[in-house]
Amino acid sequence: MNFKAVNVAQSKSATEIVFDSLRQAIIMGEMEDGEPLRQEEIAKAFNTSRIPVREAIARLEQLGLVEARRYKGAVVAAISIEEFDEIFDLRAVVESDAMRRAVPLITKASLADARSYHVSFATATEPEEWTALNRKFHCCLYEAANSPNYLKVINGLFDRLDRYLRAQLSLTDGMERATREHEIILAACEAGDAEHAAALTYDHVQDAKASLLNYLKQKRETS
Amino acid sequence: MNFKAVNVAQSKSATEIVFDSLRQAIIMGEMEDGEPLRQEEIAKAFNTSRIPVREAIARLEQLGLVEARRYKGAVVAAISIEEFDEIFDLRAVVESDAMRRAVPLITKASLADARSYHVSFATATEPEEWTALNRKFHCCLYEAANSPNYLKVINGLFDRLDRYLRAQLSLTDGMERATREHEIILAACEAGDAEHAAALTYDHVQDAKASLLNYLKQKRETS
DNA sequence: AATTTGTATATTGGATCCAATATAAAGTCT
DNA sequence: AGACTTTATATTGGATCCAATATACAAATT
Repeated sequence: MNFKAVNVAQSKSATEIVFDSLRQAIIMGEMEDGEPLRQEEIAKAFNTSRIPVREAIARLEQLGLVEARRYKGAVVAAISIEEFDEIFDLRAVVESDAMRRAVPLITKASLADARSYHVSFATATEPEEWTALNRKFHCCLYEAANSPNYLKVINGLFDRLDRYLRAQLSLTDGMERATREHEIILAACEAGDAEHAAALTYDHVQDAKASLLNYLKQKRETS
Repeated sequence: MNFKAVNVAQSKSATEIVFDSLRQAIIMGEMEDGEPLRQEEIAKAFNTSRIPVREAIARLEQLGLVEARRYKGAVVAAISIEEFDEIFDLRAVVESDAMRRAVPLITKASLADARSYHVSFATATEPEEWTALNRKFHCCLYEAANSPNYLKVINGLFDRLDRYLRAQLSLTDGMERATREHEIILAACEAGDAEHAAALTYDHVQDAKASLLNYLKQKRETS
């Protein structure tokens, strides 16, 4: 026997493929707020039937990435200014506690990974990479806490915010400030100072909030 | 014209009906951990086809209430001891911040509602009501914060925990302790002391964690 | 020209069917 | 009796179809 057997249950379902792809498109800002998700069109694009598309949309709706209206289909969910404010506060609270839990457990390997992501973030020139690297930097630190439910909430909130953050980072000095703050956070992690790392994480998220809200207000004033 | 027009878009889809019903059955402990969700059986029970059932299951999976396995169907998700520990910590952090945000904004009407739920909780004799009243008590306080994303996380965590909390409350002095703690939390809210209410909320959730984990350990030792 | 009515087309919600995978039961071999 | 093989049945994943609702466009009326 000269082949490698593969567990068929590991193959991705059509639903999962469509879900992953739509989620990514939303996160990357490739789909606009309010843009409809036409089931038939998506089904054709993926060469499948509408059933997996509907299941993918049901999942996206549960994540708050799309809003479905009975008989009218789903659209990419927009976020109000008030909601931004709230989501950042929630992020700050959950991420700082994730950090507090993680630091005592963090390994040299994770710190090395974080350092590597930090360097990549600092030198990245493609906006498409920024939010992915930002997420990788933060999450590889939090993962030391072995807290999947924290990570689920955190990643869910990143999913909601990424496309807006990327737009903002493109147009402000956000990258430089974030890089400096990441360096300080990482240093606190390396020093094993959980409380300091948690406080820095909280402040970092709140700085990002202030920056994004400022950007959105200016954007609104110029349009 | 002598009739009251109803917006057809307000009617519940089959998917939503099935989803609500399955979610409730899981929350209430009417379905056991590991119990399979048979699509055809559920479809027959609701007199619909499997399509809405599959969409409902996709949504439940996203909420962490069921786990689906490719080609093998979905089962009610169990929670490990480690995960309980984590979920309570996450609850404590998010709920205490929700409380901190809510107290400065809380209305007399909400306080009256909370007082009413508190009394109902204290006098309830049916286990089926306990967790529902507990949730109503807490959430009507948090709702003053106008923070739907906080509430979504909080309710999602309640959904995960309710069936275990109910079992525990039935067999321990948890109701008496919770009632006392609710009274103290409510008094802090009535006094407008946000920081104190937040700290009490955090401690209350951590007490509930200790109690549930203790119950589960004893339950495990006797089986 | 503006408004209303009628017709055509697009899209959603879900029923039914078929193929693929999993599980159970029956039959065969040791 | 236990292990293995074959057959039957259960269940899932998704394709196709049909009916209901929404939207767009054309025609008629004011």
